[in-house]
Amino acid sequence: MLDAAIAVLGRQAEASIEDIAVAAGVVRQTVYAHFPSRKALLGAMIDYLTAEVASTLDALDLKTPPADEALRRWLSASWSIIERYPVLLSPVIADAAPPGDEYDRHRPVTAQLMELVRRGRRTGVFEARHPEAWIVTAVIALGHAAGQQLTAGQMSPNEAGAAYRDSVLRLVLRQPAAEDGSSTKTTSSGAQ
Amino acid sequence: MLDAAIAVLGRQAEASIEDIAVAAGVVRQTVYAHFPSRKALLGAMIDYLTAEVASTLDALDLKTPPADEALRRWLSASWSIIERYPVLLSPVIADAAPPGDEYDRHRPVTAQLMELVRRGRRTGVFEARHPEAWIVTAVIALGHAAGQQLTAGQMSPNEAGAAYRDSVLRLVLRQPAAEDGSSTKTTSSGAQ
DNA sequence: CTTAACTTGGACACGCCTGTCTAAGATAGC
DNA sequence: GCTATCTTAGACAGGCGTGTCCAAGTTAAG
Repeated sequence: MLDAAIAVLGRQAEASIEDIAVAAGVVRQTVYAHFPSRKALLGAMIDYLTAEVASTLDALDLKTPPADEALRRWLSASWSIIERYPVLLSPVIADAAPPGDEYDRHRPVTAQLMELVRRGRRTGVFEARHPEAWIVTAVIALGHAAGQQLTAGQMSPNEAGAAYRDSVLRLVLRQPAAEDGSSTKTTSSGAQ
Repeated sequence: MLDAAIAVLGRQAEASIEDIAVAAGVVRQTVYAHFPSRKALLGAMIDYLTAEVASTLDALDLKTPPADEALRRWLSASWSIIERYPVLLSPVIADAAPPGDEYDRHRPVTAQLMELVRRGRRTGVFEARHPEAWIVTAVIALGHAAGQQLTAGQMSPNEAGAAYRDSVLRLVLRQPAAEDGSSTKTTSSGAQ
């Protein structure tokens, strides 16, 4: 049922309870039997996703390796999360917490990323010409861009992931980073 | 009246006709006296913005200078446009053309940018490891990020603009680009 | 002053979504 | 077989936005 919400809202941010219900194979009233209101449903979904994402990211050990290596790990993990849960890029998530929270509502993601960025700057591995908040925002924005290219069918999952990772590294790392030629063949215009 | 729509929709993408009307200092029915429907209003607004943006960008001469210099000009111009018309970053614009148009609906902007990117790659000045569409999307995404930081009050206009420009250059240019220390004082965390 | 153009307030139909209620059906466990 | 639980169908109220109609008011121009 939450799965249905995650799937539907990933495609249609303004989906109604009805839409979610049919996707779950039940009828609207049944949804209300489990969640008293739309807000409650969204809240439960976000809690679920938060736990899921947090557990993935917590298993990463970002504090031991040098910041650039940690960033690479983080990028791999965050990209696979984005692939699995497109809804995370949807305004549904951001709209869930209107009060002036953090600059962004991807709390479980941004918290660790922020920490990592701070460390990378302290150790001189990351660029430090702009506010930390900017780096975090830019990384997320590139995640959005890649996810969008993916759902629009403009790029394959591998292409989008590679573009995302490379671009973030170019943006964040102090030195050119030797441009690791990852697993994907980057034919310069072979989109879908 | 269109100005009111531009202003209101820039802050509230899902604003109603009522909202736009009061912002324009009139009453809802008066809006309908000028535009037969919501779609017509949005259409007129988009046409107006398109013309405005196109005229700004056409006055730029992006084809004469080397691609990197042209990109810098384009960034300056596009940033001032973003500052002037935050609504351009709103989903209102993208939602206006659902049919499988271009990868994006910022047509007047993307067309020239795409052209520029192509040239930069041909002349070896720009990175070419990923599809052209990715570069365009990423640039727009960074524009969104900067605009969002701005409207969220996280960064000053100068900070956001500098971050936007620098980040795009880092992303697109083949060589480090000597990091021009532009007009803005980039104190590394002096937001607001 | 009188007319034409524009604006206003009131009212209403329609559609869509949310949230609630109730009676009837299905299902599993005791 | 009977009962507790879940699901379903139908219906309904209330809210909100869109779009339409119309009568009365305002304003500027002839």
